[in-house]
Amino acid sequence: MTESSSSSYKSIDALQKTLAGQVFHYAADPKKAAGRALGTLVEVITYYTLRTWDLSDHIVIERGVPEFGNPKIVHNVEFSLHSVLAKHSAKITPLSLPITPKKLRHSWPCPNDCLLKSSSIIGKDLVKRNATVLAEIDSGPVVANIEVLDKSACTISICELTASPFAIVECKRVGVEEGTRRGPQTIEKAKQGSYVARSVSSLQKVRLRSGQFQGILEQSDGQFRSGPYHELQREIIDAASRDNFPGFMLTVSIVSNHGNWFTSDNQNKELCVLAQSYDWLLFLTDNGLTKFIVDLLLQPADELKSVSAAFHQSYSGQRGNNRFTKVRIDTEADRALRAYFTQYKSKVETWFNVIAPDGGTLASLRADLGSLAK
DNA sequence: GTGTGTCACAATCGCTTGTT
DNA sequence: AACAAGCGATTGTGACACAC
Repeated sequence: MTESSSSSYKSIDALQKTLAGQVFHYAADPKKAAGRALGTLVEVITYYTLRTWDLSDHIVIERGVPEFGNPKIVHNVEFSLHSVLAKHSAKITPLSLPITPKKLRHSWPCPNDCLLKSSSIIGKDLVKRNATVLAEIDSGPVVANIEVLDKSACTISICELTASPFAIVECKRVGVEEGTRRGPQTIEKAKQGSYVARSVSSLQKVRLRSGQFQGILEQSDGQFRSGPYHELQREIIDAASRDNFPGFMLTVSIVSNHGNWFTSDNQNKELCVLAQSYDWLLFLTDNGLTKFIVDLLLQPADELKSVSAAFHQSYSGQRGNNRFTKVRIDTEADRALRAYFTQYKSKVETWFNVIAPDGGTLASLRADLGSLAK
């Protein structure tokens, strides 16, 4: 982890161009392909950060979350975090690949009429699937994660999760157009994210004449609880049990730089919209994203070569072979990434700036997610 | 007129998922 | 394993407002 290695790139845009030339030369539009991949990297960084926060049992990826009180409309979110209703462990030995939901059928109380999903947990190509949904049962999704894998055996954790998550996490990235100094207009994207953030939780936000937010919560008897939004939210997070607050959700968004979010002292409209809609808005800095790309993909140390290899194999010009996404990841690359994120945990946390709430820190976000997970 | 910035929408690409 | 559909992210374009 040397500082000099990443400082040779002046901006994330310069790095995107480097990737376009070195990796995505096969694409009709190399810069666009590089930008698309950077979006994937933001998701990967977010996923492994959540794992180092001991949340891996709770994660579901790209699941539809219904609007509060309006289940007809669902929104796919990058990551949703759910409480664990029951946890089981399965051991596959001797190891025979692929491992499918069918092979784990007897490792958890699977109902007889249960419809098992078809995606395998790990394939013959040694690409593993993070947070594989085995089935959707009445109580919610059942999710499998590989805990230990060696040549002879594989240990898998299986978690029955609540249908309703306690938090959602979204990732967004926007690039800078060629020949322009500022990024493209992202207000529509910001509005889309904002709409989702404000429609999924039972704790609703109402703007007061003063400009402050009031929190409103309908109780089981039909009466309303109301109070300053952050006070009510704090009370729910700190409560011994969430049973009294069904449908409550913490909303988190992680955005990466694009040159249009703010000037030195002035947030632009896009960022204001996001900051007031999500409970937490984190900014992945240029330095952070650059560090990840240089240290793990472009100039990897020996123990991280598998990460770089998986990345390059994924973008060879032939479709359908990606082994470097938040869902499908090369087994060795996954091992190396987890080790890296654990070893440099505090370093990685400096990659993020907290935009909202005022005075929030990554440590307090982690603590809140930890309380909600219980 | 020229230049600059704003905004919404279209085009393109790649990933995921479901089906055969 | 191969294929198609759906979707999200990035990039590109045209219309418009406004200042000089």
